[in-house]
Amino acid sequence: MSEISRTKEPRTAPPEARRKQLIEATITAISKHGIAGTTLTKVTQEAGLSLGLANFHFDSKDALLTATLQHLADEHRALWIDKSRQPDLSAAAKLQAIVNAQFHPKVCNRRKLSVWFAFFGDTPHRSAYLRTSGELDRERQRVTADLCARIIGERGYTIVSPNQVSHMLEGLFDGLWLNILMYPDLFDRNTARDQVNAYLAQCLKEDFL
Amino acid sequence: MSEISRTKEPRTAPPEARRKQLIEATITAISKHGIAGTTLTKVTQEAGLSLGLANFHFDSKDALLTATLQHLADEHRALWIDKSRQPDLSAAAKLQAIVNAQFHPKVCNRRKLSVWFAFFGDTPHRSAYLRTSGELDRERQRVTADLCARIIGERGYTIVSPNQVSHMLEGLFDGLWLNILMYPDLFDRNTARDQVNAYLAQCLKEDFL
DNA sequence: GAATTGATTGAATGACCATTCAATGAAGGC
DNA sequence: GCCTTCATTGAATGGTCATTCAATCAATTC
Repeated sequence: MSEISRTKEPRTAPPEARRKQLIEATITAISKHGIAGTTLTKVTQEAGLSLGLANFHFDSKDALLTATLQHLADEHRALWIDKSRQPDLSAAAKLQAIVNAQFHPKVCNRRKLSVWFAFFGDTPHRSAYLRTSGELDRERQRVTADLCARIIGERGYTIVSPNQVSHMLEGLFDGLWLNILMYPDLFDRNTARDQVNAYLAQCLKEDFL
Repeated sequence: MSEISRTKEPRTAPPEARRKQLIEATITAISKHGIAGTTLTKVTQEAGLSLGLANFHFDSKDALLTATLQHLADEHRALWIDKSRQPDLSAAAKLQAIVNAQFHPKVCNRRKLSVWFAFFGDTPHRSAYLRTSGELDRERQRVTADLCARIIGERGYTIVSPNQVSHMLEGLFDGLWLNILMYPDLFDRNTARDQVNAYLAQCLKEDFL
């Protein structure tokens, strides 16, 4: 995070710090070279550490990749889970929090999106993703469906079912992420967020803008 | 395609047939093992051919992968481009054709979606994708935006701009693809298509269902 | 200030893989 | 039936990489 001093980095650090350092370097390496091009040599070079450290702090390369994924998943979930549990917030505000989390700069930037899609796109790692984070996606979908149901219920208004809206949201979240990653000149996170909100306003007749 | 005889496959075949055979095997291999796990040995085994043939018919492994991508892109584009150019079809019918192409079983199945996302997810191959197929995505978006503009123009109705709708469509297409790939128990191509149509009906006040 | 503990290093090992190529085999022209 | 042409084969080559491990080094304890 912050530099202790200009020239004298301590040569040794607690395992937790090294683990985090290696995970950050892994994110950078994957975003630059893809998973296949991410060698332990590149990761440790990126981190400014020696090759052996990767295998010292993680059982295997695969364990490092899984830890990296878990780190991203935790970071993402932390952005909305708290608000979704506050009983005094409206359903609309909670839904809003989920949308905002999805396009929060901490999560929605090309460096990190690269990593998400690296895991989505590689069949063996996709299995690992489903094992560690699949339930998280299902959880988010259940929560959004539930929130939509409450909003629709309040109004008694029903063009679309809550379940349909939640499916559309999941699709929009991932698809807009992908387009932000691939076509940053055409898609950016702010307009993406606004468009999702506009869609919700259309569906739920709430003021999301 | 079809089996000439039960036991006697001819030992030799024209290069074009072999190329196609290898491309099909590559699609299967990528869907099973990911790009990184797709070795020429696995591809040629899958095709029932010998290792050397891969390098005989393609300059390099990378050339084979690029040809595979090109094959998928051509196949996809062919599903909608003809209809989009028929002057006697309505704008709504053309938009419909694009949506149908996106969720056509020939394209939208987990075997092929695996390959698309393999290219999307791997940074070095993503660059290759953008070079070979990036213009195709932009083209589809231009066409949908144009069609939306014509539909909106006819009605003079304007909740959302044509450009916004086309961005939403691109997002929905990719995101629903990803969810069909990852959560086939929750997402299938028919309901995905219907939901996109319902969204268009909402936006454009046309009868898309 | 020795001794102990735990972090760090990078050369060595073994596995895997793309690519090459010399040899083999089939098919059709003559 | 011989010969040319072209597809096919798979062993050999060279390179890359994850992982191991014996040696080194820093910090902490006593």
